[in-house]
Amino acid sequence: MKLYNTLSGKLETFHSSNDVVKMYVCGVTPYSQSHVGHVLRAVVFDVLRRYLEFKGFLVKHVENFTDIDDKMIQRAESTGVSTNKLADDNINIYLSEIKEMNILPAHVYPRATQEIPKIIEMIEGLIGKGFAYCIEGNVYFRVRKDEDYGKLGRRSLDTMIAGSRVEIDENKEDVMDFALWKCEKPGEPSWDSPWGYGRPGWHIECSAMALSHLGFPIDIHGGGQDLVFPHHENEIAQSESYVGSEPMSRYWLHNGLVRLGSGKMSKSDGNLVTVKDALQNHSADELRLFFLSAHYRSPLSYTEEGVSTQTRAVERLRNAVRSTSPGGSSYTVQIGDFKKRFISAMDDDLNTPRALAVLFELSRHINKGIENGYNVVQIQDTLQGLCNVLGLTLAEPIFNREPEFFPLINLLVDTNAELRSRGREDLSGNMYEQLRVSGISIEEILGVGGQAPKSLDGFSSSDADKIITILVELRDIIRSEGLYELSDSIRERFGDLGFILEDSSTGTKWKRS
RNA sequence: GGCGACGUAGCCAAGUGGUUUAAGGCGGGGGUCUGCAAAACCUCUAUUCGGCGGUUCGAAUCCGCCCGUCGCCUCCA
Repeated sequence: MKLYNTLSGKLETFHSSNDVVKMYVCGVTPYSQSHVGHVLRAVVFDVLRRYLEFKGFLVKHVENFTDIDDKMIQRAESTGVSTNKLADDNINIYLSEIKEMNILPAHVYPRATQEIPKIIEMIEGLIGKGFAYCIEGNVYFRVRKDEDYGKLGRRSLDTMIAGSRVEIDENKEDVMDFALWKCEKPGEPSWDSPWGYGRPGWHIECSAMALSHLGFPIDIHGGGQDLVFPHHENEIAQSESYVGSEPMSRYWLHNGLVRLGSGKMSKSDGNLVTVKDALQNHSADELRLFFLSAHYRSPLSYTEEGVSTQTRAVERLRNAVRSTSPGGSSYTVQIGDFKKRFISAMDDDLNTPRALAVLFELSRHINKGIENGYNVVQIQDTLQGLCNVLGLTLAEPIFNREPEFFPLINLLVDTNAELRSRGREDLSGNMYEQLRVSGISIEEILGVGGQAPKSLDGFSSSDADKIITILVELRDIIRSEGLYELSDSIRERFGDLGFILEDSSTGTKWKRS
C-alpha cells in the first residue's frame, strides 16, 4: 500500500514498524460544535483505519482533545461556564456525532488537561537540552537550535519571517519561537509548574499525548492540511528534540480542506455548517459517500445539492445489496477481479473514487444477475463487505415515529372509507381482521367510542411496518381487481409519507425513501 | 512578497506518456419491462482534457509562458 507522506512529499510504500500500527490523529478543540470539515477528517482516518484492519494490520488509534487554549478560555468566560464543563459538553456532542456517522471510536481520547505532568516533564527536558528557555513564567521553544526546523512544511525560517505576519514579542529570542508554557493570567485556569502557575501552549499537548499513549516513533500522524504549519511542524521540533532521534512519526498524512462558498470551512471565521445541521438534512451514508467520491487530499466544496445527489447513489448500492436473490445457479462474475481492483485503488493512497467505481460496477452485475434469474448472493456479500471497509452501512433510514404514525393511520382510515363507499365492505372487513390478528387496534389508537386516544409510546417501528405491509397487501388486491385509480392514489399518499412502493410481477415491495 | 495545490462532459469526479479515440456517480435523451409509476437493465450524452507555444514517432498526462480558483506563511480538521 502506498500513502502520500507530507514529510517526503512523495508516495511511499507503507510498512508497519511492528505488530501494531500506531496512529495519532489530531482532534478538535472543543470550544464549540464541530463542523463538516472536522467530520470529513474523522471519516478519512476512519477509512484509513478500516482499510488497514482489512489488510490485516492491528491499529491503535489515538485522537486527542485540546481542551485548554485561548478559545476555550474566551468561550467559557463569555458563556459563564468552566472550561471543563465547556469541553465535556462539546466532547459529548462530538462523540455522539462520530457514532452517528458510523466512525469507529478511537481506542484512546486523551485530553490536554489530563496530561499536564507529561507536558511539564517534556518542557523540563527541552530546557535541560537547551531547546527551550524561560522568561518571566513563559517558556519558549528555541527554533534556531533545531537545525531541521521547517522540514514538514518545506520552508526555511528566513523565508517565513520575510513578509510574514508573526506577532512581535520582545520577550522572545526569535520571532519564530513558540510558547511551550504560558504564564498564568488572572482568572484563567492554571496548573503549578517549575516556572510558576500557567498552562501549556498549543502544540506541546499533542507531543506529550502521542508520546505517552503511543511511544516514539509512531507510524502515522494525521490531521487536516491546515495543521501542517505550524502545529505539526512544532510537534516534530519538540518531540524530536526531546527524544533526541527522528522521526517522530514515520508517515504524516493530511486531508484536504472543506470549502464553503469562496473560502475554507473554518470555525474561527464562522464560515461553517455544523455536523448537526448536516446530519439533519442528510444521512450518514450520504455524507460519507459525498466525502469519499473525491480523493482525500483534494479540497472539497460543500453544497447541500452536492450531498443530496448522493441520495440516489446510496440507494443504488443499498438496493443491490438488499434485493432478494433468486436461488439456483450462481451468476458468473469474477468476484476476485473486482476485489483486486478495489484493493489496488485503495492501495494507491486511498483512491476511494476509484474504489467506489468498482462497487457501482458490482451493483450493476448484481441487478443484471437478478434480472436473469441467477443466484447473486455471493456478489452481494462481496459488495456489502467492501462497503463495510469504507464504513458505508447501507442501512434503511430510521423510522421516525411522530411525523409518520398518524398520517399512516389516516391513510388507513381513508382507504377504508373509500372501500366502503364502493360497496367493498368485504375488503375493508378483511383489512380490519388482518390488523386485529397483528394485535393493532385502530379504535384504541384513535380513541373511538369515548376512550382517550392511546399514547403512541406503546407503538414501535415494527407496528408501523405491520400496518404498512397490510395496506400494501390490500392495495395489491385492489390492483388485481383493476381499481387503478384507488391503488394509484394510495401509492401517491405513501409517497408523501416518505415510502416508495415498487410494483412488479412478483408482488409489491415497499421501502422508506 | 514567499511556498504549495488545482483547472477533465450540464454538475461531482478518476485517469498523470501508447491496452484511455478519458472510469464511476448525479442529471438528461431514447429503448426494454410494467395497467401506470418506481426500481432495474440496454443505449446515447467530452473527437476532447483552462489558453498559447514546445519536447516526443506519440501528451489530458512532460517543459515554458499566460489566465483563473484555492490553501499555508496568524487561531484553524
